Amino acid sequence: MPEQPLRLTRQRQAVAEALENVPDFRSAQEVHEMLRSGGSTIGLATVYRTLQLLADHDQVDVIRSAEGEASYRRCSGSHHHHLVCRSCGATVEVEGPAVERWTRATAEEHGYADVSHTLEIFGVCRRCSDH
Amino acid sequence: MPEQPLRLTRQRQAVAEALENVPDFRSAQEVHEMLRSGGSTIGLATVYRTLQLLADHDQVDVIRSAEGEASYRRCSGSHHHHLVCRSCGATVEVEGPAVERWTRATAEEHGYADVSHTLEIFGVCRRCSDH
DNA sequence: CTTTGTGCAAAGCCTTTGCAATTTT
DNA sequence: AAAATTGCAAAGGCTTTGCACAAAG
Repeated sequence: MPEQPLRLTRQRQAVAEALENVPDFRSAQEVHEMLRSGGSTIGLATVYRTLQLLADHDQVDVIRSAEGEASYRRCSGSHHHHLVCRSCGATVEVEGPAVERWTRATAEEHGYADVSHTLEIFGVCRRCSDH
Repeated sequence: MPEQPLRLTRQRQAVAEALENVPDFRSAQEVHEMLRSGGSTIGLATVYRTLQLLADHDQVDVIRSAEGEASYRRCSGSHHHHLVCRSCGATVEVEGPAVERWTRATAEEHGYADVSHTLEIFGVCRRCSDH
């Protein structure tokens, strides 16, 4: 089945661009606020719909905070994980071939197929440790 | 400061017991339903409050589904991760000293202190693969 | 011109909270 | 009796949806 055409709209460009301009995770509501502050008249629902769309197409990473709020971040394309500062939110992308191998092997050992995984690392970054 | 006394009530016992009797994750609403089915008259709010309490005391593990719903599971105490079947939810606890070491090392390399992490592995279990 | 996308407001869900009644200690 | 806990219903917060209008191809 051919996938339906995706129209390039002002709003979609704006959302994608907003994420391009920040290094860390932003919630839908934050993205909305960023855009409105910048003069856009984009609706909150559109932001939600666009972010979801971007996530479906692997254009952004998604994480869920412990409070249940989803946050989005532009991603480099390759598979990686995030090291997030608990205090200020500063994020570093990290890769770990060893972890990839280990998760796959462990899953298959237990008879699980079609393996995927999520891994987030939390800590306090140097700047925040130093007060 | 001495921590305030926790009273052992019928409801709290019921919630803890409910989780003892299942091997995988259950949401607050599911636990509530389980208990009501069993004849309990426990309120939904109490289930939420108790589950939160158990989580605060590290008596249960918590995960957030991609949809944002929190689920709870009795935990063995030692640090471990979960291998979850995407199809039926069957869960296996797995341990991986290598991963523990890797996450800590990676975080510290980047100057992050007080490191913790979350790792969930997803796949399709044998039973589900075999239709 | 047809199809897809947008905005708004309403509706949905999961979760939390206020408060009077109840249960523990 | 004092203090903690419960139940219910109301309120909250994030996210999704219905629908008429606007925009894209």
